[in-house]
Amino acid sequence: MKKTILVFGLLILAILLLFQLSKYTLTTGDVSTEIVVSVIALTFFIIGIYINKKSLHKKTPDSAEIDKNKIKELEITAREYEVLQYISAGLSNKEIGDTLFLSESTIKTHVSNLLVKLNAKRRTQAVQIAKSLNII
Amino acid sequence: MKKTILVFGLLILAILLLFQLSKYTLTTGDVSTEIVVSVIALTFFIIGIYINKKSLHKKTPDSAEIDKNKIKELEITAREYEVLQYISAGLSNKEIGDTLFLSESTIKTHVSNLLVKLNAKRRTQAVQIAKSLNII
DNA sequence: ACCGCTTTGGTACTTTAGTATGACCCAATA
DNA sequence: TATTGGGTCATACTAAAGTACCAAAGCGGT
Repeated sequence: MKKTILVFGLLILAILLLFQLSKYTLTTGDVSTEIVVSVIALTFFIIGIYINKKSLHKKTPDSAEIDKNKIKELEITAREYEVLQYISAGLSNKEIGDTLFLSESTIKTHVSNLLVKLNAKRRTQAVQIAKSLNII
Repeated sequence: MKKTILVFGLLILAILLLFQLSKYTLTTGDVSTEIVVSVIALTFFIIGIYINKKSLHKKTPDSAEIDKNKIKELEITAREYEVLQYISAGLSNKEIGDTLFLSESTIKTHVSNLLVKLNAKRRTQAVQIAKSLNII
């Protein structure tokens, strides 16, 4: 926020300076009109791009980040979340157990708990729900 | 593509016109310098925003579109693709059968074929692979 | 030391998922 | 007309997935 104010302050200053400069050079005839116009054009062109980029970055919610609050809200534990990630990667319970050095039984327990907490009937549905909640 | 060329053509024309206009008005002194500079600034400001918006839309690969060529390449039929979508939505074979008015057996056949074509061992993995291939 | 919670693991069971195979229908096509 | 490919469905089977219930170990907080 403070940064934004600083940038905009400097920007306004620069613009004012440019205005005065253009007025001066044009009346004295030190520099050709084309160059002055070009400089002004280029400056505002760049400002336009900059402003646009900033505003676009703020309003795009498509690349949503992981909602850690939601995870806590659903009371999903660290282990369960870990298992959830492997499920979404398409691993079987056995494979998840192997990668985490746990028995398949343990994974089944975690999965069962996850399904309840995510209100899902199947692991595929759990993945879908988790994605819609931005927790994965 | 043709549209782009037309737009840019008009743009260049407008810019040249603006240059000449600014030169004329400034030498004759009909209009004040501030207004001319403002018009130029505004014009390029808008152009900057426009260009930036266009280029951003093209280079964002996050909201990747569905690669229909890939689907054909993998020889996934229309029905199979339909089933694939329901799988990713988290439905069971029975549920998919009900929504498409087909028997569970038929869905199983489609799923089996999909797994082979997507080189997956499980439906969860199929979803993962399909997403990485941008076909879903 | 005790409590609450997570983590881990097991058994026994039911339910889905997935495989293999074969069959029939239908439309496009060689 | 015979062939090919997609779609449908069935049976019989194996393999995962998921449920229910239990139990022990670990661990931070009071």
